This record gives sequence, structure tokens and C-alpha cells, in this order.
Amino acid sequence: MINITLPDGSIKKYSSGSTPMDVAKSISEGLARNVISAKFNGNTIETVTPLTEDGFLILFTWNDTEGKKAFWHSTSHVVAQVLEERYPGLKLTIGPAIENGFYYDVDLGNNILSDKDFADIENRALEIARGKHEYKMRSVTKEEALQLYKSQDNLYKVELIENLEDGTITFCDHDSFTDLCRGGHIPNTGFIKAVKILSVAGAYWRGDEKNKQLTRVYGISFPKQKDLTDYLHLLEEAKKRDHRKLGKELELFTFSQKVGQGLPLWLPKGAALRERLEQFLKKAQKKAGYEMVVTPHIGQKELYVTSGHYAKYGADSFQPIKTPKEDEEFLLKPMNCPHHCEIYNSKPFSYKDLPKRFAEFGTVYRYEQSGELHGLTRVRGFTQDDAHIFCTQEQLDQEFKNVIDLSLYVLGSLGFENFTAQVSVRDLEKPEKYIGSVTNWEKAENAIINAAKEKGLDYKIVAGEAAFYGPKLDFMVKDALGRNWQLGTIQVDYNLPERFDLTYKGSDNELHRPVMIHRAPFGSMERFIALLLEHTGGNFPLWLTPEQAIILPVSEKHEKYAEKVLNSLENNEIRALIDKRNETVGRKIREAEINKIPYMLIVGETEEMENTISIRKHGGADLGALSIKDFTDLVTNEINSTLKSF
RNA sequence: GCCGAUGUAGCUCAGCUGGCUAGAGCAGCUGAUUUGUAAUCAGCAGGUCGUGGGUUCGAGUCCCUCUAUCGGCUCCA
Repeated sequence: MINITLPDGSIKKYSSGSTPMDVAKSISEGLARNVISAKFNGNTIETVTPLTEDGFLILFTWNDTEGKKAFWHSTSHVVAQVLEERYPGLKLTIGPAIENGFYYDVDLGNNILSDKDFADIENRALEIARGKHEYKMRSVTKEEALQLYKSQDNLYKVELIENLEDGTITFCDHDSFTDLCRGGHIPNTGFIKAVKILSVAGAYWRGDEKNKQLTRVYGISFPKQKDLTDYLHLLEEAKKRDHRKLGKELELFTFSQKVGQGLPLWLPKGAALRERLEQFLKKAQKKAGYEMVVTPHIGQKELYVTSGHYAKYGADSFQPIKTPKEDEEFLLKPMNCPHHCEIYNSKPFSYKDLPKRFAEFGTVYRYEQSGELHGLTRVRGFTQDDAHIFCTQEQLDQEFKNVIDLSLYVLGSLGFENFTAQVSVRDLEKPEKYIGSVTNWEKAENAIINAAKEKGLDYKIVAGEAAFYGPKLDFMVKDALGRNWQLGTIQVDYNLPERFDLTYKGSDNELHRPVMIHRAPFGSMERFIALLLEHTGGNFPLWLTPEQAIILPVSEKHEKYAEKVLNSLENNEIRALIDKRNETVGRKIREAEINKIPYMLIVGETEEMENTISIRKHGGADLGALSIKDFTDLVTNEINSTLKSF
């Protein structure tokens, strides 16, 4: 007999060799019907894996993340089977579950797979699924495994197997399909009732650009057809929050093929909104002891050779600007730090002067690969809400924590709640990607981790995500489709002070090296506004939104009164306009709704007589008639409740 | 940069296997209407079908180049 501990803490006895399915059956028939995966002592296993020792067992259904992973991974096997049928000679590589669905990477040889083939693949996959084929794991020796894939000339699998220990290699079979696989499947293919192939993409083998590009097939599957319908509906809804669509509809920004790709053009409403965001941060920064500086958009090439950026990015950047003078070259600035270092160098500082905090809304230009450009989130010209803090080693911790506070204030004020904090550190296996001494890197990484800990951030450490000159603390936010974007960033840098020979006079009358913090709470104005659009669906907080109210006169007769209302609102710094068009009230309301204007103020006969305005809130709520004073109070209160001061 | 897809009026989209002067709705303009909580009515105007080349008697439709966009990969100072 073995003792099995369940998640509720209960311990039950089973005969050795019992399976998770047996355990499920002993609990309830319903659970047995729904259990699709299990974890035993921390290892993902099958529902039919015999248990031969005491341990901790968790049973998973579709409603668990782990259950979904098993479900989707199992579907990837079925899809791979279809691909193998349709493209004889194809080479299988890997097919994992991902956050929403699964993919399978295959080498199709000279064949091409496109979205026209999806329906056929889906249909055949479902046909196979209906066969209720069991997923059966079996152990093989390394020799056997290698032999199989060598005979198929599949060097990808051979490479995978060569990195595995003999004795740990397993295959998974279902129907006529066999794949190298470590496990984690649902009991049989019959659970899969809906399959959707979502897209096809190129993906480099092992994620390395130097390797061959494979064909990646993305898909998702569900235990009910309705779940798929719902999921597709969800995707449709997400598209409505796409910042590219909203930016166009709300007339915030645009792009022009003539101006160039990745170079946003800010329209009047967008520019004004951006300006309000900048003012918001400037105000907080002033309180936090920052000083504004202004630097040019270009700098001599030598500046970036000094900073080390030229060596790292020079070849892949906008190329140097020539001048009539021979041998003179300027670079469009890809970042503000070198300029700020030279500002620091413009006069000597004593330890009593530090920290110095130089801030600038600096527009920078980076030649991003064409395939990388994405709306406002990845562009070639953008404005960083940049600042560089020059401080002593002793001040570093406190300064860093202050920046965390500022970043949290910014995210909080704009309603970002579901962000994650990521500590981006070196990839220890690729030291060639980084500059600077190991000691400084360790100091910097520890400083960041300590600050994150002390500030109680829920952070995760990700290796290989550091900048080449130093580690960072990044605030990540998801867009409408669940893609992660970096917004705010705080970076510790020991390298630029070194390279620019920055110094301060210490109390010991000796010269010392300051530490530098790079930070941008928004990240960039472009990306921040993009994510804000997707999060709010274009319904910005009242203090930020382009028009706060629109006055809708019922007829021409009431325009005079409307003007009077507008005047009062403007005197109270409320952004409003009058819709004087010769249209019905219904039409005016409809368009104000579409334009996402928070308050609609209807003025007609009654209002004019009683000196009131009838308020309709965006979305339909009727707030009834209010005096102008009551309305301005309402607006002021709403703004004050969302916009706390730093 | 790489893989796959897409590009028709300001916007959203029709245009089957190539065949008469390329269509619709919304927006715009003109006129009528003076309107009470999500579209008043009528008329008018608007397109080198992303660009350049090719195939063909004939190309929005087929082929190629370039370009931009979308979904991924790689990259992200």
C-alpha cells in the first residue's frame, strides 16, 4: 500500500500501482470523468501512470492551468500527426503548450503551409480526435531513440536526444503517431472537441537566428465547441481595443508612408493628450528633485564611440550624418544618456551636490528592424520620459527606491494594476554580450533586487534581459491580446560614469566615481499611450481625455445658452465644445458616444429657463439636470479622486 | 532581416473562375427639416483599385519587383 496526500491535506491509502485515474474514481465519478492530467511530487504525469510510492498528488481538469497545458500539448500531437500525413517527409521538432493554445515547429522542406490549409488540418485533426486514441507513454533507450530519428534523417530530434540522459527518454504514441516526448497528456484524443489553427509563422530552430527557420503552426483547442466560439469572440473584442484602431478613430496619431515607417505623426488631440501626460510627470518630478535639461537630437559619432553604443549598435542604426566638412560625422541620437553625461561633466561636483537628477523628454531614433515595427509600441522615433540620476554608492539604494515610488505612482495614477515587475539580469552563459566588470554587475544586480524586495514588489528575475551596460527593473504590462510590453524601466549603470570619466569630490578631498541610474517611468510616450489606449479602450481618465464634455443644444435657438455654459466650463478649466450642427439630439448623442466623450450636456428649453444642464454620462447613464456649478464640482471631484498628487 | 497573409473612395467593406463607363454604407458637400438622450430626408460629389513591370485582344482580378500594414520568429541601447 502507498499513502497518497491530496491538495486538501487528506492522506489516503491505495494499492501500489494505482493510477491518478484510480484515485479520481475513488473520490467521485464526476472527477474521474473530468480529470485529464496530474502532478505527482512535483512531476507532471499521465492519468494512467502507476504510482508506486508515497507522495503528493494533484489532479487536474480543464479548469486548471496545468490541465489546459496537457490538453493543448496533447492536441499538438494530433496536429503534428495531420501535418505528417499532409507533408510526407516533414521533420518534427517540438510542440509545446503556450499561454493560449499550442504550437508545433516542423521542417517542411520545400513545402509551404499557408492559412488556406488551416480548415483541412482542423477537420482532419478532429477526425483523428474522434477516434478516442489513447496517449501511451513508453520508455526507450537512447540508442533506439537515436536510431529512429537518424533513420528519418531528423537531426533536430537527434540533437534533442543527444542532450538527454539514457534511461529518461520516453516516447508518446497515439493512433499511428509517435513522438519523442517527456509526457503530460490527457487520457485520449476524444476529449478534444474543437481545434482551431490560428496562424503559421517562421521560427528559428532553438530560437537562434543563425539556425534554420522552421514552420511554426499555432493552434488552440477546447473540450467544447462553444468554448472555441467564445474564445474567438474574445479575440474579436480585443481587436476593438487595439490602440492602432482607437488612435485612428479618436484622431490621436497617424502614420504616413511618405514620412516613413515607424515614425508616428501626432494629431492635435493626441499631441494635447501627450502634453497633459508630460505635465503630470513633470509636476511629480519637480517634487522629487529633478531638474529639466534639453539636449540636441544629434551628437558627434565620437560621443557614441565613447559610450560604447556605437560598437554595439552602430552598424544596425540610422547611419551617420555627413557634413560639408570631411571626416565629420553626426549620429541621430538613439538615447539621451551620453548627452546627460556631458551635462554632468560641464562642471565639477562635490559629494554635497549629489544626487543630481537630470530629466528630459528626449526624442530618440532607432533603426528597428522593419518586421519589428508595431503601431505605437515599437517605432523608430519616440520620446522617452528620460532622466539620469548621478549619485554616490551610498545614495544608490535610496535613490533607486525613490524611483520605484515614482514609477508606481505613475502606473497607479493611470489605472495600471496588472503590471509585473521584472528584474532583468545578465545571461551568465553569454558574458560577451555585456560590458563592465563582474564586480560592478554584481553590485548593480544586488542593489536592484534589494530595492525590489524592500519595496515589496512582486518581481521575477529574468536572466539575459539586461541592457548591455547594466541590469534593470522593468515594469511590464500586457496589451489587449495579452502580449507583454515593457513600460517603465529603472537601470543601474556603473559603466557610463567610467567611460565618460564622471567624478565628484568626496569628503576625503579625493575624486570618486558616481553611480548612474537611468529611468523612465512611462518608458516612452508612444508606447505608454498605446498601452493606456488598450487598457482603457479609449475611455481615458477624465483629467487626461481630449474633450471632457460636449454641449448639445437641442436646436439653434439654444446656442446662445450653450455658449454661456461653455464659457462657465472654460472658466473652470473644463475642456468642452458645442455641437452646433443642424442635427437631431439623438444623432449628436450617438456621435458623442462614439467619440467617447465622458459627459454630454443637453441644453434646451427647460435647461435655459431653469439655468441648468441635463447630464448624460458616456455609456448612457442619465444624471438628470444639474446647475453648472454642481457639474463643475462633479468634474473636479472626479478628477481629484483619480489624480492623486505625488 | 526571416516566415505567412493583406493592401479597392476619408472610414468599413462588395467586386465569382480576367470581359461593357469599378459598387455599397458611413463620413463630406448642397438643400429641406429646428429637432429632447445612440443614426431626419433628398440630391451631389468622391477611386491613377499601394508602386513599378510583365502575361493577355483585354488585368482590380493572373505572374514578378518594390513598398506599407497585420500575425509570428529574431532583435529591442
